[in-house]
Amino acid sequence: MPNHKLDVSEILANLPLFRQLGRDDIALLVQGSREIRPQKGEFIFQKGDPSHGFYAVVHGQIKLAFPSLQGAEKVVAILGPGQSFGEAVMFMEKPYPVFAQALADSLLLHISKQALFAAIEHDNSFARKMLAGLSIRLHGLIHDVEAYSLRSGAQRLVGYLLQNENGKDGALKFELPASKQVIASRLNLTPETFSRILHQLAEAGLIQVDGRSITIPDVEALRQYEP
Amino acid sequence: MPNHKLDVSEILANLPLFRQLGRDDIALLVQGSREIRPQKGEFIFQKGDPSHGFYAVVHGQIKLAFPSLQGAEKVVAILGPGQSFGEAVMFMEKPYPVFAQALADSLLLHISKQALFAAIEHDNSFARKMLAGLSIRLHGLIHDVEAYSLRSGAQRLVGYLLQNENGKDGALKFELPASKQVIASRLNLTPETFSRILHQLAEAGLIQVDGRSITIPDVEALRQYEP
DNA sequence: CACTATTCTTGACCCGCATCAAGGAGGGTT
DNA sequence: AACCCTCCTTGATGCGGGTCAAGAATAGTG
Repeated sequence: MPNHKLDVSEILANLPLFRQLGRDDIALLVQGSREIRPQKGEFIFQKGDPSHGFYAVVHGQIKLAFPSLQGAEKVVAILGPGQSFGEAVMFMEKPYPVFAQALADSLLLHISKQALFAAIEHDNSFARKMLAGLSIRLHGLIHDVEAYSLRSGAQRLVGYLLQNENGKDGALKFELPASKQVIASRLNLTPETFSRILHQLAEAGLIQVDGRSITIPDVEALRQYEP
Repeated sequence: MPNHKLDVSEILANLPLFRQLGRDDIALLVQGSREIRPQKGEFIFQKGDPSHGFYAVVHGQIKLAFPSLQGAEKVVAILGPGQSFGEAVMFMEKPYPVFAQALADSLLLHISKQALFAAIEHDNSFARKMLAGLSIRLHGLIHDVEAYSLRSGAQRLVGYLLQNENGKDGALKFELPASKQVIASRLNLTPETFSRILHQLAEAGLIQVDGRSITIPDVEALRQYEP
């Protein structure tokens, strides 16, 4: 119920995608944006829904996935604060190829297609920024395709654990950002296989697992791993 | 050895990506373009090379793939006349995540990054066109990820055969656009498995195979197929 | 705190597809 | 025609990881 307009402007200005935009452009976007507060488990949109804009995560956590037949699903992405989704679909006539669901109570901003197109029209360096953003996403998908096609489950998991490693050399400790089932699906594994691989890595002394907390005593050693 | 300038302008203007561009924008692009005539088997660029522009296929056939360890490779895309590649990499600082190789003697145009950026600067509706282009590509990759994760080999192959079907209902006959090994890799299958699945489908009366020629007597029946 | 619901683990089993290993079948070339 | 080369097919075998089923651990909830 409180007025959040002030927040919105600041939040938008700090999104990676919008960081270099001028005040007036931000103002345009604020006009076209609205808040969405999905509860845990709530769907933001379903596969097949039409797109009217895109979303930015302010806080909480969202997953993108496609449904498979018997209730199973394949997670494509797990998104946190500062990340956005749904941009690509905006530029086509097609409906969403995935669905979006909140993994926790969240706060999203929805920015309307019109507002964004106006911003692009107004600031042509912004178009380049958007192109770069989409390109990075495309690059990520290429990486996924590569991983799915020619890496084993264990290799994908190791790759995933290692991407939290930001250039550090020695030990590393962090929390998994979501439930193990969700991460398993993200890596195209069943929860069972995921669990077994974690166990193997732990037995090999490459990691320690305590609930969602992962400790990597020797990053380099884990990087060498490859059966 | 003849001067092809006239051709280039016409060719560029007829690429899907550039179709709505004005004469002066096309002229800009022509300035920044050069011809490349790779022979069959020749590499256009390697995985890890830096990008200085992007490529359009005038005639011939190009495959994009990533190398795997023991000489095997995974084909990501098979491109023919009118299609382009390498756009996304241009907008990032990263090197090519895949390599490109000619499947036949080909003619490509290479359009420099500068020329394209100038065109974007000059015509801001063109930026939207590029965004749409990248979005479609992204959509295609999402589709691939979906197929790899939750479809069987046979389902992927059926899906592939059916995408040559342009809304027709009855029978359909066409040629595979590349060697069976290349298509197998595109579908994330070994040539052996590919061959076996074709055989199964033929035995089930759903298709007829004669070399690279495929006949689908009943498109609808094949679409129903799903083990 | 008991009580239920998830989430996670572990074991037994199985199946799709890769791998390894020989052949066919064209298709140029000389 | 005989040769070779690449592409494709066919069979035998094995492994990665999925599936099914049952507990264990953890987290919510009244």
